[in-house]
Amino acid sequence: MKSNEPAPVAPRNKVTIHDIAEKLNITASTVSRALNDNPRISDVTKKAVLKAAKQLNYQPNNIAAALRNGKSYIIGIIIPTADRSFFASVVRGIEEIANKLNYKVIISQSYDNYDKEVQTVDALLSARVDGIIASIGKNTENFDHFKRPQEKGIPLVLFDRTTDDLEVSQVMIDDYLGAYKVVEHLIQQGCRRIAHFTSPKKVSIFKERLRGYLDALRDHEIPFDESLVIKSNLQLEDGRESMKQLLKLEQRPDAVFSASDYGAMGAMQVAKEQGLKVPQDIALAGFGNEPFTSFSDPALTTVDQFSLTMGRITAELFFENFKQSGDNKLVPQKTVLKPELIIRGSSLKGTGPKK
Amino acid sequence: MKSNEPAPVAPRNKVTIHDIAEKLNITASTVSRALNDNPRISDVTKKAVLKAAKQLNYQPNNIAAALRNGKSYIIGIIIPTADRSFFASVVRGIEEIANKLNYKVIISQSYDNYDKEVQTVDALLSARVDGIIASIGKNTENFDHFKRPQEKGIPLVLFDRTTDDLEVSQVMIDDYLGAYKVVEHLIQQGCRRIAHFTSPKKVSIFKERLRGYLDALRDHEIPFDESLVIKSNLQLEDGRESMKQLLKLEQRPDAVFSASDYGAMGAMQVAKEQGLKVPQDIALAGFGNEPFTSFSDPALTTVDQFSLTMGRITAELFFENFKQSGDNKLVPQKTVLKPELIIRGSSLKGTGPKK
DNA sequence: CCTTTAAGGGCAACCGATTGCATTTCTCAC
DNA sequence: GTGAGAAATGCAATCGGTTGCCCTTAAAGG
Repeated sequence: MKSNEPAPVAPRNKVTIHDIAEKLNITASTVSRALNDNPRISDVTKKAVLKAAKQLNYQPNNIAAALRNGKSYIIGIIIPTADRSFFASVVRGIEEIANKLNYKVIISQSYDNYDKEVQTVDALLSARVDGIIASIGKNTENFDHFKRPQEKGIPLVLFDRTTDDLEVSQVMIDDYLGAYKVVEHLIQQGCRRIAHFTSPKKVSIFKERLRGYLDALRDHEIPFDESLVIKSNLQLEDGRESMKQLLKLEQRPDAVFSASDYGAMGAMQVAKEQGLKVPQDIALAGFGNEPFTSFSDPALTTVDQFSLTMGRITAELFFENFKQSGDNKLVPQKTVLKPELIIRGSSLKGTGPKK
Repeated sequence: MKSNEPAPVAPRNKVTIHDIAEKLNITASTVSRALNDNPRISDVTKKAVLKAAKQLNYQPNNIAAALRNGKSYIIGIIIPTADRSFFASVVRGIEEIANKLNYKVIISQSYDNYDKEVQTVDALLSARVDGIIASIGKNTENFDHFKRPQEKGIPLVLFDRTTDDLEVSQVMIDDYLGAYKVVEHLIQQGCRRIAHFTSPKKVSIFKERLRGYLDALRDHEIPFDESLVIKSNLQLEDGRESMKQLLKLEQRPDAVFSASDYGAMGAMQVAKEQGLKVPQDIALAGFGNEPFTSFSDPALTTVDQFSLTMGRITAELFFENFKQSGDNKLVPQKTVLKPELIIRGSSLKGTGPKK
């Protein structure tokens, strides 16, 4: 039946404020104001508009509003990868705050790839986000692409993997302190030859962790042995290689502090494969408190970074700057969170005092 | 010096095609066409426009284009959480394909929360995404909110956690087959009392895994014992609890197949704590091939879901439907991928034939 | 009864890019 | 020299809301 209809064009759901206006015999401006709860519109009209909107199944076109307002109510997040509990949690924290303020969030991943990171910045900019929150990729050494948002008046805030080469607000944890605590703990457990896995990259977090390691050794009058510091990409496989390298040394280390949990996990695998007992023969500690660190046997001592909190704080800082933006040139703020040492089986020899 | 400048208004970088047009003494339409490489524009003009655009640091306003075209070139992804290697990888696969086609991707997380999921759908819709790719939250039992995109002509494709209550294309893996293979493998290893951790939720993936478990038992003439099937939320802690429950049984199981890797990991912890040897005393297997499954000791037997591939295929399916959308009502397609059994130490007793 | 004023809306420009339909300019052929 | 046609642009409407400013109406004040 009715096989000759005027073409079943997809019901292009084109309900606009004009349709509502027409239905009520008023103008679009009134509808717009009514929907935005503008005091110039009477309650009667507002109710009528709301009702009609519901009836027609009206869906506001934010793109039009964004065009007119110059605001999209979207903020872009750039992270190396979402596939890391740390970053995922930070995003969650940011989202929490942003949603409260009616902002949506676009997540994009740079995969620690410099080119992709540059592209991503441009992509977000061209998507007209209202601001960007980012954590810099491992391989990034030139930060010019992060200057572009600011040139355009798009606020930028960095977290965790930051740089001082840019004049932006940043939120990070005290990597130095975290590392210092780990090493001090290992020393208290009786370790004297403590190895360290670090990264060759120009990322401040790794430099800080190395610095914490060095200072802790120094403060406890333990001589520094360069052969115990191994640079790698800090992934599982790198940890394995690094550990193998360490075990070839004449004087084996009695502990390893890896600047990443993955590296520590690789070290644990190799240690066990070689018949070494953890922590008796060799104590291990990582950094980051990735969930899997509690799954291993023994569970891994590590440093918690309060990722959720970091996300929240980053977002709050962002929105603070955000309001300001325009008149007073906001002074970039640097927020540093205190990390927490999580002591688990991989470093607990039970000899030293459990501090 | 120069302390009395005309107010250092933020350089509102308002370069539009009109500015370019003015500079070159042509019109905006010509500039637009030149930028879009329209054949009606001469090469000379095109080059001039490109040059001027660069000089002025022109940045196209996609919002304006989106408004005009009715396309945002953004597709929304809804996942329960990005903090799971599986979902993160799928997203990566989707992104890969989408970026090739010049689409950007918005990720939003439902956190397995029904209300948040509903909100998210609306948020994406009002952000005017061109399409939605989603994986349904665990607690979702009503799917009406997923009908809205379709009503508006916004294509929707589901992956992994799907439902047949909706007429949409979906991509999933053969959970039944994966589970069947796992259980068959355990049987071949000599296990006879095989427990199963499943979820009480109405999510098809868990039902399918259960079905695979049951059928494998039946096909190998192993009697089904209801007390060996334990329902929980399948997280680490749940796995621990479930395992404790199992160990209280008069007839302990000699194997556990958990529908999630987390559950299996919890079981392993408890087993080891109770002095049981894995896999000698009890074999274990999970599902999902989360990265941490290779970190445990022994490493966990599990099922790989080809998440990256799933993402790519989902995106391809999406864009296929996408083109069609409008005229011919696209017939929803269902793509089922074959999973792969990953055999590791937690189930290898070395007795049965390594098939 | 006339004026003032506030309330409630309407008008129309605007945001920036896109595009169907002219219009202008050349080139070529007759 | 003139008309046909192609080539290269210009004009103006459009996408859907938003907003400054103007207009109408009616209650309030004198």
